Amino acid sequence: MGNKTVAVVIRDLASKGHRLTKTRRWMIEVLMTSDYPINAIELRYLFANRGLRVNKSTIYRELEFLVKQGVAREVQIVPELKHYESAYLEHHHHLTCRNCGRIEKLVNEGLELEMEKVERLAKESGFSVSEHQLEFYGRCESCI
Amino acid sequence: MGNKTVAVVIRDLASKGHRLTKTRRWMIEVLMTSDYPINAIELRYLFANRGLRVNKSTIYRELEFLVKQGVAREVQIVPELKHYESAYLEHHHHLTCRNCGRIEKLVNEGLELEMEKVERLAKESGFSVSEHQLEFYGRCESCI
DNA sequence: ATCTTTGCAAATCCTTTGCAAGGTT
DNA sequence: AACCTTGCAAAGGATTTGCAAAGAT
Repeated sequence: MGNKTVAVVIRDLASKGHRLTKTRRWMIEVLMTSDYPINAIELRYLFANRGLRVNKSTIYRELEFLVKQGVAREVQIVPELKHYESAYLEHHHHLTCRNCGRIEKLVNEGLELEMEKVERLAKESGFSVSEHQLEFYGRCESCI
Repeated sequence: MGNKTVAVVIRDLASKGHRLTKTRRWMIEVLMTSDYPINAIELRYLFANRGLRVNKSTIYRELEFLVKQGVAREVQIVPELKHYESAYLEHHHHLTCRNCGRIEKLVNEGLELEMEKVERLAKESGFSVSEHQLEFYGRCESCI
């Protein structure tokens, strides 16, 4: 889940002068404890299932806020909509099942080393890489 | 530009019974000769600048058609809209400038080898990877 | 002549925005 | 009380769809 707890993140936001609303706490909690990236629509369902009514504008605005605060991070899994995950997770990638949509986390050190190598090479040719986005797609165990 | 010429692709489509319209030829030509991935909106501008009036529905439908025919491929560069490139290009990735939007091609063999290694590993744990999507972001030479 | 492709207009879907009301400090 | 956040409704922007007209073989 990363190196910061929900409580600490909330306290840090408060100390920066941000208001701690129910929705803000919920969103931080869900994002930081989820095992996979979530999108705005899933978030609304999650909240609704818990009996929490949150307007969609609020969801989108809060996601934007959390990204700006360095709490959440945007992940491009599918082109149709944006997914978000905790920004405190160790660097990783995902395996997304094209059949059922399940998203698994993938951590691989060799890949990271190779990526850094490529980024150094890019730098030498004049391009300064700030981040990368790598996603794998295919079929998960349950979908053969 | 890949291992097939525009003429051959067009001939192959014809031999499969598909009609060869002016728009279809243009789109294939543009996609196959472009140095970087293009999106539907840029395509319309490109056509308009050449004095070619093409309806947006046609652009979207034709892109879908070309992907289905294995001529074009979808690339997720930014979450806002879809980019497309020739499907006949050698396997590669992109460096996208966050400042000016310029997209450069990046070919790196070491990276591919590492990627294959990861995909074999995934397979062992039950996930069968069919493709991956890797994009680098940062600042290009002209944008410091 | 037949069957595919196009244009047009309207519809969809995710996301954003303006503004007044409500909540937090 | 000050001002950040929310809800609501409407707007935006990319993409899709139904249908009749136009075009390719």
